Amino acid sequence: MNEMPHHCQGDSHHCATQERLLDAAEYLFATEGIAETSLRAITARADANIASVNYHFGSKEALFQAVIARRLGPINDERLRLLAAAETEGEGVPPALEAVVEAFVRPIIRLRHDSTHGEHFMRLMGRVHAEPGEWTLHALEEFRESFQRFAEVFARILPDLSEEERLWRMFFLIGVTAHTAAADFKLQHFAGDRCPPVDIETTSRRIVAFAVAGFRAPAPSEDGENP
Amino acid sequence: MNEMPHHCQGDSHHCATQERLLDAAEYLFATEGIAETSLRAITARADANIASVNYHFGSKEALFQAVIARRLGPINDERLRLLAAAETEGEGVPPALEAVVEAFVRPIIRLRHDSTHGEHFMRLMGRVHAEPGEWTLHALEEFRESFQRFAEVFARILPDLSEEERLWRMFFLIGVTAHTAAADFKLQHFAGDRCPPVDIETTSRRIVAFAVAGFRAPAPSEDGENP
DNA sequence: GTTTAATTCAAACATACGTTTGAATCCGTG
DNA sequence: CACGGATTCAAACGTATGTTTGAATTAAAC
Repeated sequence: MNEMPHHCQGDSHHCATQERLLDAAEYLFATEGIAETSLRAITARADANIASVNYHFGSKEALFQAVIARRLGPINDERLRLLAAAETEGEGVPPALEAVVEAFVRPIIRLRHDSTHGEHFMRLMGRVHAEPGEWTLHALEEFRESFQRFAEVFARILPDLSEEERLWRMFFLIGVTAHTAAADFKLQHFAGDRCPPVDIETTSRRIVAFAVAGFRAPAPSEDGENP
Repeated sequence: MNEMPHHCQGDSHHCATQERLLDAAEYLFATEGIAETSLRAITARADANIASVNYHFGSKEALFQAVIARRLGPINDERLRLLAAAETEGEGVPPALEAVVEAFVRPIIRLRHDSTHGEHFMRLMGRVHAEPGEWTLHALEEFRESFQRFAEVFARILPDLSEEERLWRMFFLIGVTAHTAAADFKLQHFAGDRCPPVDIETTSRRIVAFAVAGFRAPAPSEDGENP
């Protein structure tokens, strides 16, 4: 619908303003919600003019896609890098399930360490996975190819599982990861003071342990059990 | 801020209009999003006047809370009923882990069978778990007590796990369930045609198998492994 | 049949939204 | 310094939102 904004788009030039807008949007989208966040709140937080979003990105949706694309690309790259590393570990033999699951989980969980704003993006990604709507589906397009790659490797590691079962368990892994990324603060809320805050390394290991065991579970029987 | 609407609230009288509003809101909140759904869209779908929401419920938030409360109560009741049944199965001995996990998963998954609109509520609940904001936190308040009950039972079944680890794995179970409820259509999107649609019984059994194995996983070690 | 309360309705309320505009300002280049 | 493109800015645009109002309509009680 919209022609390109007045200047180039899709490049990697980062005006300071563009990056401040991305950071502010990332934070607000994650903590307040996507639809709940107004361009005025974003530009106020970024110390920018209300018109700057449409000037630099073209629209609110384009800004949202830029927020996702800025970090999802590197995350998928590192996922595939860790996956390749796990595959070449033992020559010929399939990689360890633990290593593959960890290759999937660690890059997004690790964000909290590397970047000041990584924590916010993590929560945003969890939200994107749980929301419907064309925005979020389009934002996850890049994630599809890495999903395919992981699916191939899981197929080699777990050949006894039906393909359907394997895909569902990958979906469950995504669910655990996304839910943890998006809503781990709610565990505090439910558990009260019995669950102290923990670092990311511990959380990552917990997810991996849980999911690896889930992958190794015997396939559920096909027959019902109700009386 | 607001005084009560002109007539009683909190009662269980169901004018036909009230129920049509709840159904329409449930469907639209689930499929379009909560903030994304306008009162005009709701009232249009319910063949009601735009003012009817504020007349019958007082505000959009009150309508949202009513949508949740209408089904979350019965769901939690059935969860606790199934949990009690699993506990009294064997006299004295702790109940089977499978039965407890199933007591948690089945009531919400089963909604698709019982009610015409259950499927929409299921997706809405998945969303509620993943979103921040005071609306959703308040909506899950009733869920807290059943969480506590389940936590006690899990503590008896899995005494070797630290309490922290147990709570995290309960959180992972919630994550798998909520993510499946909210976004199982995305599996189709990622997996393409390789993952045909399945019935709820099968999905429920898959979640239980995955999560039960996750609960039984050995606790992850405390030391890091990076070079 | 009249009276009274409950409900519906069209219309307007004030506010907030994403977007656009056109002039002002910045800033590197000739 | 002067030029020109890039960027910022205050202001307004049109539309959509949640909510309120007061009259019209329905339904029940006397």
